[in-house]
Amino acid sequence: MTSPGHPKPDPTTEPLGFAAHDHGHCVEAGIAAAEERCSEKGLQFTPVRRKALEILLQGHRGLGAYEVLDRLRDAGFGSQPPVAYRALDFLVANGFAHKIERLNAFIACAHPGTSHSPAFMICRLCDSVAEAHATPTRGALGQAAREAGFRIERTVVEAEGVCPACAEKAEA
Amino acid sequence: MTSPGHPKPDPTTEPLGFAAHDHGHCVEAGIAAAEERCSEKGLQFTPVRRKALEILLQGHRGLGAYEVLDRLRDAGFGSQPPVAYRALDFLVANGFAHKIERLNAFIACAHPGTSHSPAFMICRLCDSVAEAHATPTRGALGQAAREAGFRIERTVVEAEGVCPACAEKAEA
DNA sequence: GGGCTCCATGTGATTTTATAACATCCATGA
DNA sequence: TCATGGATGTTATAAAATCACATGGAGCCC
Repeated sequence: MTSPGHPKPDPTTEPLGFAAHDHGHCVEAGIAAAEERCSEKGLQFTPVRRKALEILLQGHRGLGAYEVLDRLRDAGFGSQPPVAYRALDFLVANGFAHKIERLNAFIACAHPGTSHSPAFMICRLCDSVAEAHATPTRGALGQAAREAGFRIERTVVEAEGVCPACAEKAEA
Repeated sequence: MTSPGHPKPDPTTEPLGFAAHDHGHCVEAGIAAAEERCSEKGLQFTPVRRKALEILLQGHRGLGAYEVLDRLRDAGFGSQPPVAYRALDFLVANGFAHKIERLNAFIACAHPGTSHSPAFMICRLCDSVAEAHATPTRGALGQAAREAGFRIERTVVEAEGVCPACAEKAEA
């Protein structure tokens, strides 16, 4: 439920992450979306994988593989790195999560179900992360790729800077 | 010297890396540019730093810090990781090299002397890397940042795919 | 020159991130 | 029944990055 008085943002463009929102809802919604998509595509949404996604959705920021591993162990799963990496690989491969290269961290996808090129805004002060859409084939990179004859398959687009909340604190 | 018969590309837009070019020249030019810039800005272009840049310029692809370290050791410098990381940090901080997050690798800057946001095209088949210019404030990311009130300080833009040479080989 | 500071370098040790290699378990189906 | 493939678990190791501390030289002030 969106609290009254807030304009309802367009969920396909709003960069989740810097705005207050119903967190319990986004966990549920994320899990539900993954569940549906897995059954559609014949993928096994197993307990470790589900738990890993839940952990990412709860965290709502970039989580290191070893942080995820700790929480998986707490939940009774295996305690060795491959446990976390395999679950995360599955989530990333199927679009339920993304890896943030700049942070060596993982984050739940904010727009699950839609095929997209993610772009991230990373606050260097509070470590919050917002996901937006990139349009790799447009813009300077796309043009350079066309001119060079380079076929783009995947893009990493990450902006580091200061989020609105931290900027406000800083200037106070 | 550009060999005759080649059209002279515009050095500010041409994505170096996928085209044949005078390699000896680009090493010399890179070193010379760094030298000049360092003396302008009062930076110490020390032997390790120079050698590290030379190694990157020679490699002309993403080189891991430990590859650079090996070659620094061969050249008579220290053999512990900080030796390489410190030299690379210096080069990156001053715009003589970039880090490619996706590869955990470093590459000499193809457009030294000009302040810019680099964008990379990374061939997943032959590991070659070309550098182009990104225009982070334009495009979808810039728009999302403005809407969210996010202040961008630095961007990571990396495209993974297939370079022209490998695409040609593959379809043969 | 003596002493001071700053910066760069060197080294040993450790932390963080990621993968390799192999065993076990279980659902599916010939 | 018993192969098969996918998922999970464990041990071990590799790869990437940083910490902490010692040394050494260039410049400067006295």
